[in-house]
Amino acid sequence: MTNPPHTSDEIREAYLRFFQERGHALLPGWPLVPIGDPTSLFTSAGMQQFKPVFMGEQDAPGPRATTVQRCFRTTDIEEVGDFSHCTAFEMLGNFSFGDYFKKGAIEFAWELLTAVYGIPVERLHVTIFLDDDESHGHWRAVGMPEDHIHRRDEDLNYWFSFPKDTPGASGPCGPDSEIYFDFHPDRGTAGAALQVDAQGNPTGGVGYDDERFLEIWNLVFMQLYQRPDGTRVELPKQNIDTGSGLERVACVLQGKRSVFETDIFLPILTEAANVLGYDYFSGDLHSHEAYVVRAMSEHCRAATMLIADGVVPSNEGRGYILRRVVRRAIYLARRAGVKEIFTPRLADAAIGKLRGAYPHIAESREFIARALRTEEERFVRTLEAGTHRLEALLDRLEGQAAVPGDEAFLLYDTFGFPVELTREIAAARGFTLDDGGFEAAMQEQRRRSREHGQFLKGEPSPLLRQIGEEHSAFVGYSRVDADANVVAILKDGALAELAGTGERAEIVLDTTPFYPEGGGQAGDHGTIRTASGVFAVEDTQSTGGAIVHRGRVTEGAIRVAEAAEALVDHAYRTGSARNHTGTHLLHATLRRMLGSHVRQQGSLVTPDRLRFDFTHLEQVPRELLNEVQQVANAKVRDDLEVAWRRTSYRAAVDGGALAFFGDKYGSEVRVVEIRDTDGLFSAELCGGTHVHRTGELGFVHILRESAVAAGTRRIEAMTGRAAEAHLLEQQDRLARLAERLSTTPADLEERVEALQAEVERLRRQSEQLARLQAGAVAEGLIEGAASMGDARLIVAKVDIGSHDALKDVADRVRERLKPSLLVLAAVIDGKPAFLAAATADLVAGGVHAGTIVREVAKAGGGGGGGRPDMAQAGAKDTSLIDAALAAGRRAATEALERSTARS
RNA sequence: GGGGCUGUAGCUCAAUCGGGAGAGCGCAACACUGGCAGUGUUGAGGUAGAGGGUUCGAAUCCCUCCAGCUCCA
Repeated sequence: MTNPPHTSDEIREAYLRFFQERGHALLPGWPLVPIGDPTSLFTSAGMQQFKPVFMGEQDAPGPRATTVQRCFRTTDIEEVGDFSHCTAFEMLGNFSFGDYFKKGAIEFAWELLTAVYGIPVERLHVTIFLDDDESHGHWRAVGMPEDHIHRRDEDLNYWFSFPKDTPGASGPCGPDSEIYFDFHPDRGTAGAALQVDAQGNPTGGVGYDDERFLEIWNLVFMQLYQRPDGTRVELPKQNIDTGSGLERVACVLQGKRSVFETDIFLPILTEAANVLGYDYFSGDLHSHEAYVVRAMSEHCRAATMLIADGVVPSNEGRGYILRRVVRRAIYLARRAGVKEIFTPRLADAAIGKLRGAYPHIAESREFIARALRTEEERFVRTLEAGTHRLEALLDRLEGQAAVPGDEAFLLYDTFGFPVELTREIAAARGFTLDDGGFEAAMQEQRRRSREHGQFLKGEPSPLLRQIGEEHSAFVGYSRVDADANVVAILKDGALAELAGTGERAEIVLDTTPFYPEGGGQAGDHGTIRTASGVFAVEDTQSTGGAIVHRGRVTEGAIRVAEAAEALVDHAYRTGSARNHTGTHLLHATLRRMLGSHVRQQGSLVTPDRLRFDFTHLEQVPRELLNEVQQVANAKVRDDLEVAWRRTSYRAAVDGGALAFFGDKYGSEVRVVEIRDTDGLFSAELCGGTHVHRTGELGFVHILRESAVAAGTRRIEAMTGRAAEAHLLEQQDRLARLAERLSTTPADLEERVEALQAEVERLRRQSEQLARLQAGAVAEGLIEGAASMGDARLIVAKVDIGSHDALKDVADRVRERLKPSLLVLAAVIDGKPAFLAAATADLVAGGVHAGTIVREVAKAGGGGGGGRPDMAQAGAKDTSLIDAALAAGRRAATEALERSTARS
């Protein structure tokens, strides 16, 4: 026996070589974002890429395969920080597709563990499913002692490809066998047997004692198929799927107690300990600080891997999960006293270890650091703002016992403030937290979201199933017309024999050139003609194997089984094609100019315009956008060939083609490539229709760039005739504007600046005039002021131009005459305006300008109000001004009398 | 996909009921002190994110858009 592998790199290498030598094809792992599987957010197991094979939807890549697959799961995120749980990990796997089964899988595992890894037999235990005598026999045959083989129930040793508690669910399933490493063989085999409590729930033994027994390999035997009625039959092709966690194997082979002490985590852990200022290795490994160091390390490593695979922290979907992972690390670190930004540092440490096996991670180093820094800064701001808000809330609640649940929920829901932190800060000030209220608010939020949540598209219509699968052949890549037969007609969702003039219907043809909506491209428009009628196609959709043409019968009638001529609207198709190719050009150009982190997140292609969302952290400056447009148009002028071919998914991706993760791809994919003199300019997996040469685009014009979510930007653009029309319109508008301003388009900006300066000058001038006028008016009022007791009372209609000037008049009078009370009226902009004002001493004596002005407004047919020292009112009818002033005089006199009476 | 929140001086944020746009920090000038730190005085700085509506009157209420924050799915 050669030396057993020790480092994680050696273990990876040894595993893959072992299975390659035994006829397994070495296949590359998938990214953490699964391809062609919109139902799962992340690659969570080694078998992810083989799911369609195991489900019988796709051919196997060969009889045997082996992979190392990076995986991500959040099911145990709250546990991360202990000795074994991780969100991101590497899964070593060997797979058999109808080739070897239980015997082979067990023999391989045994040989690798004992002969290559050199693990002593007495430290290995296995579990098997209750009645799986077959596996038992194979384990005994290779040499596993009887008391090291344990039978366990479904909860541990049975695998389902479907949710097993859903009635009517069906799919492959089968028993599995798990292999465990025993940290304490000295404690004997008695402790390995199953232990249960009074209720019969397992409490110990292999499989239920994480402290002593570490699961290092799971062998899944896909043996049976469960029918919707619950009965199980033998699968015609029985498969093997195994998974062995690299981190755990490393832990065992390096003689460590936790995955964090292996070479995989050591550099990250050291860095995290530095950040925290905690001496990890001399300290207590069970301390809270040690826990935080481990959590920081794990989460930063997981985030590094996710970002490298195209996920960006955001407020929804995958990005949101990533955010939660990153924020958990930051939260724990901050609470433990960390003050600085640390996630980019830990990411760097993680990259150092990952770069060997995953060069693409090292390539994204800068982007990862930027994304993490941005997210950390954002979260720190969120924490600060939330703390501030919570302190204010606690001040308000002073004297009460508990923080209401809805207040805590508001902090959490709207301001992203962790509820544990709310609890902690509140407790420090003697408050408890109303958990029930918080939980109720949370439930309500969940309910609302689910209610409005939409289901994934692509459910085959039961009606279409009746007419059989696979009935529409798409021939639209090379042609826009085709001879076909009408296979089915649907009216109001029901099958029909005939659709008459004016009726809306959906038509299925056996062959069609109509492109169904997909990959962001809108479904084709056009006409379907038969001997007896004409059908106008207004939309084309793909549903469960059929291509459905939606529209209306415009002439005669369409019948099932008729021969038909299908003709796509040429202008519609070429418009879509131009914009789709334009999308690829922009995507490739953006990746060149902004960086390879740019990835398509979604797109919309119609004949008129294109819309394209992509991952990018900040707004794209106007100048850069212009450059992007220039580069894209240079490629248009070069009139490059747009080539497409069919190939296997793997060959395409290996050749550098970009896959759009959200889409579903079959075993065979279509690659659209654009080459320039430097080589491949753009390559994407794409089912859409394209032009043949970039020159057909004519011109690409970017309309705008905007934000759709944190970390996601959107570009809208046009090509061809639409772009030309848009630019012509702009040009006309400029010309019209120039004409109106008696200048040329070139001098427009200068002219507008001059105009703005002129407006500003006039504004200031008019203000000055208004001040002069106010001064004069005030002088007149002061001279004519009547006395009433100690105070002066002024009731007058004045000639003034603005509300501000009217206030100014009142201020000047109040300044000069104390005490005084004013009721003024003026006509401003053709409408009556009123004002009442009192000096401070009168206000102190009980005079309220607001109540006076209300009386004035009532008599003047309007409304008003204000503060005790100054109030305003307005109305619409100028003929009532005198009556209003009279009312004002009465109210003011009364107020003064009352005020003097009191004083 | 469904909610919630924010946008006011260079920055951080106020303004009770719709009624005269503010504070602190920063900035500029000046003064005190031998110099610095500091203190004081004075001042500049605002299309209130943009647009529309309601109203006599909108930072404040309503709608649309833009920029951003945040939770749920």
